[in-house]
Amino acid sequence: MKFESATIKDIALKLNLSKSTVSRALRDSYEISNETKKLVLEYAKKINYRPNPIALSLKERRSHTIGIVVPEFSNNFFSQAINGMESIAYSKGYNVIITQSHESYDREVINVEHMAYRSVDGLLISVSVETDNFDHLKKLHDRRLPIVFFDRIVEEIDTYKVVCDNFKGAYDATSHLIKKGFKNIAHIASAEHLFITQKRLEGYRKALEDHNIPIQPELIKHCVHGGKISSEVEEAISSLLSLKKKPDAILSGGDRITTEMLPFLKKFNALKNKIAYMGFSNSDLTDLFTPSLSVIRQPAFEIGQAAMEQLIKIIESKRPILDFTTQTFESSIIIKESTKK
Amino acid sequence: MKFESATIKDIALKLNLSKSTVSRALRDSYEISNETKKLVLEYAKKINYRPNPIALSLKERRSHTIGIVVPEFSNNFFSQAINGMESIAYSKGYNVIITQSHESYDREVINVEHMAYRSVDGLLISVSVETDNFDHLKKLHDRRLPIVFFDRIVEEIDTYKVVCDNFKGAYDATSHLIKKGFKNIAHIASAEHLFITQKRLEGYRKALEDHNIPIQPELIKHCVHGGKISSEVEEAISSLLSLKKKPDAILSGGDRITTEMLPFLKKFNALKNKIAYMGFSNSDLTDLFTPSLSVIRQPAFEIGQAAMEQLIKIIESKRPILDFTTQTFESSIIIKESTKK
DNA sequence: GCTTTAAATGACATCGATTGCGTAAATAAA
DNA sequence: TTTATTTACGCAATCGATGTCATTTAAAGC
Repeated sequence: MKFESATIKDIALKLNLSKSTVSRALRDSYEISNETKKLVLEYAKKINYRPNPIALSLKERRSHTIGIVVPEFSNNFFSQAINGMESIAYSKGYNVIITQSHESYDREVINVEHMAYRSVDGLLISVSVETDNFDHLKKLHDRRLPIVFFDRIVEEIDTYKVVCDNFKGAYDATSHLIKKGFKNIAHIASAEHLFITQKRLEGYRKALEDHNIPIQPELIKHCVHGGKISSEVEEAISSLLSLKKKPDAILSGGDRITTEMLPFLKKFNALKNKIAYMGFSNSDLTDLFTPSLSVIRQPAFEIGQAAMEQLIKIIESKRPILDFTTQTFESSIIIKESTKK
Repeated sequence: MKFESATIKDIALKLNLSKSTVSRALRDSYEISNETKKLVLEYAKKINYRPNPIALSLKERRSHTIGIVVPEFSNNFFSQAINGMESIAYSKGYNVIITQSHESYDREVINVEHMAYRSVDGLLISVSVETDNFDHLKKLHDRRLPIVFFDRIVEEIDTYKVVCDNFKGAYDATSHLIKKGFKNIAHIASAEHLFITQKRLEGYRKALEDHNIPIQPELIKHCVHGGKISSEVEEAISSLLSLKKKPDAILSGGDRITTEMLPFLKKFNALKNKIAYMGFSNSDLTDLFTPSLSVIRQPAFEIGQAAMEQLIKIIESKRPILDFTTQTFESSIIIKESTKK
């Protein structure tokens, strides 16, 4: 079952012209007489001629298409970021194609290569939680495929990056908890090797330090799959709750972890209401929970927009860009009931 | 800024062979001597040669890539369906590219055409809420681009379709409400022209009829944007609540409407706890709401899998398929607190 | 030693579109 | 009328890979 479509050759044959003439007529070249142009244009319209973008990509070595790779659509941060990216891309005449890595390194490599070799003009990516080897991206970067990182950025590749101030987000959230009077604040973080995990962890630590609260390593848990596997979150929580000195508040280090931990904490608190919690989350439903959830919210849409703008800047730049910058957005702390004393 | 990559020509030049020989050596043709093969393979590996898929698409007129168009990623039904589609596609050696229509007809047309002309081998689509003209799809279907519809299907195009039993889902939900003792059951439905809206509405009506409850037209509201615009949901609800004879239960006809109506109803019920509600929803968070939400849940992942399987069947079929079928899945009613009497 | 035959490789067209260059015919200038 | 200049178009190469159809080479057969 194949999909057939009219070509320049069809027009040329029908009108007894050469392919070149038809091509030029369609592109309104000054070399072609008005009558010929009219003939060509009319017939092209009649048979609904559309230039074959595959052929154009092959010839021009660009596709006006931008590839986006995110871990998961179901994470609201990413779907919002994608919406921001699309809004800019469309306004500048680019199409986007989007894939999910499902937090899998292997899938990410396949998706990235598929896109690169399918001639995307550039790549926007937030790496999977499993990714701690960046050769697949370095290789493309070395070959000068324009790449912009957002959110889960890769430090060691020199290009534009767009992030949230993860340090500050975690710092502010932790400070909020401290000010509310919580003393034993636990942190369920994502995979250790991720740059944003480190930054958030730093923010958490620094807030404790600044308020003269000792850091207790047993209160820091990592979810190697970023919360994608429910059981790892359950384990983190149950091990926290089985400590002699239980935490009185929990800070979650990622969207997925936040939503995964809620049922466990809700169940626990239904029995003995004791633990406050908050986390990074861009869900639109956090107000509907009981208690309503205090969150660190990132301007995902704006981050997406900024990343796409930077990428198009690279793509359309005539000369190699040398002074890449990292754009940082502020997250906002939204206080609700889940962190009430 | 361009992305350069090794070609067959590079290998041929370096090894002093012709392009054809190199091509055949790479594809392990019997015509090529082992030494030559070894030489070519080694050098290809050394310079990290990868065949250019654009060139291949041009030549072979297929891309091993499947296009998916959904209204919105943030709707869990769709992100789950996409996951199902990906699982099948990857296992059969296809890649997928995904776009959102954002419930916009214009965007849908652009996305569909972009994909078709970029040589996707087939298309999986659930149409936008705005789409009531299907020419863009008919055109491609007539040109024999394999298309499979899922969820929001297009009746008038003859191909495989995969849906949920929307009639039964709404019928069962309404029956549940009736059995719980509710008498004035309102229905907030999506855009009227959508086939699934009609089916769900029919199910709602039939359940009332079968239980000898008169249908009150003022209890049926339509959201022309499918709940994408918060205000339309608010208006539907406030007009329901301002009726002399207020509804005692509300059935929502779509994921987006369900989540959008929750804050309004929650606020209302906080004042005077009176209205029960449930709706179609594939959200994973419905247990966290207070009251926990009774839902009609669709097997989105399985629907996605089935749709992808059908599509690949069309793509790989040697002869045109004439007897297209519509596959129907059962949804499940999950009863929680929001429909307690 | 000459012919047959198989093995190994190259030349070239193809997919669809663009583009530099060449050229015939028409027009203008000398 | 002759030469110069437009005008309007066609030829052919190109992009990367495949595949058909030669062609070369060498070994085998008589």
